[in-house]
Amino acid sequence: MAETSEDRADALFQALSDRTRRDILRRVLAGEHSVSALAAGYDMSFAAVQKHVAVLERAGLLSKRRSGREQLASGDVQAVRSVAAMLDELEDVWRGRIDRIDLLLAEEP
Amino acid sequence: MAETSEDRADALFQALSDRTRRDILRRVLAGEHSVSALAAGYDMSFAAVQKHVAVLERAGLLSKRRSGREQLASGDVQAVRSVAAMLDELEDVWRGRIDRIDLLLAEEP
DNA sequence: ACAACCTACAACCATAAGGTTGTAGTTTGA
DNA sequence: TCAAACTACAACCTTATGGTTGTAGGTTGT
Repeated sequence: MAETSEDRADALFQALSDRTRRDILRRVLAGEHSVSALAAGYDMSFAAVQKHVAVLERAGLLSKRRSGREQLASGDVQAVRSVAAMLDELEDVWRGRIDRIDLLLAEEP
Repeated sequence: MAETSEDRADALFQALSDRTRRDILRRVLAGEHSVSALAAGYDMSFAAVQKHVAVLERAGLLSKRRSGREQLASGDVQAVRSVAAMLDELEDVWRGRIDRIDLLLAEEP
């Protein structure tokens, strides 16, 4: 079960496809927050928020560090940038750059 | 049922969370393709591919135009850019710009 | 006219996703 | 020490998702 980049892309976009998770991500990008502090901001159970945090963590969009009995989550901006990079590649396809790269590669046997 | 920007974000990220759909999007960003031409490229039924195309269309990532009995799909690069813009906003949060904007807004009553 | 092609969509199935409640393990502060 | 706080996770329910097959409606070329 190789961890392909498509697997990673699946996880990243899927993690971002829920508005609660995007909101959590905004908060933890702005600064560290404990899971219960995050949970206080939403009209759902603690367990539900904890699951959302787990999804974001598995996708690599946030990481947690223990501080006493609290688990402090902070957002990983590099993961956000990696998603932006995937979109840039789509734009490149649109511009037809792939064709040019293929031509360049074909020129140097 | 107002069509909020969060609804739109949900649909966009969800549409992008499937690798087959990302691949279809790549193809239609590179150029127009009929639904059956797209379907020929995947190891699944025509109906399955047609559903993926419909998901991308509902999210606004591609549009179709009729040409005789064919339906030609082409990718919308602006929709891709709008997703990139959402990620840029997340990066802005990370840089703490929101706080500065709040300060500026607070300064002009 | 009509067979072949392209598309749309309904009905169905298995599994994943998002929510709930409940239980249990750590850590803290009095 | 021990109750309260913080977290993790299992079990369960409902709905969404991604796939299938089957049916039916336009278009085309002969």
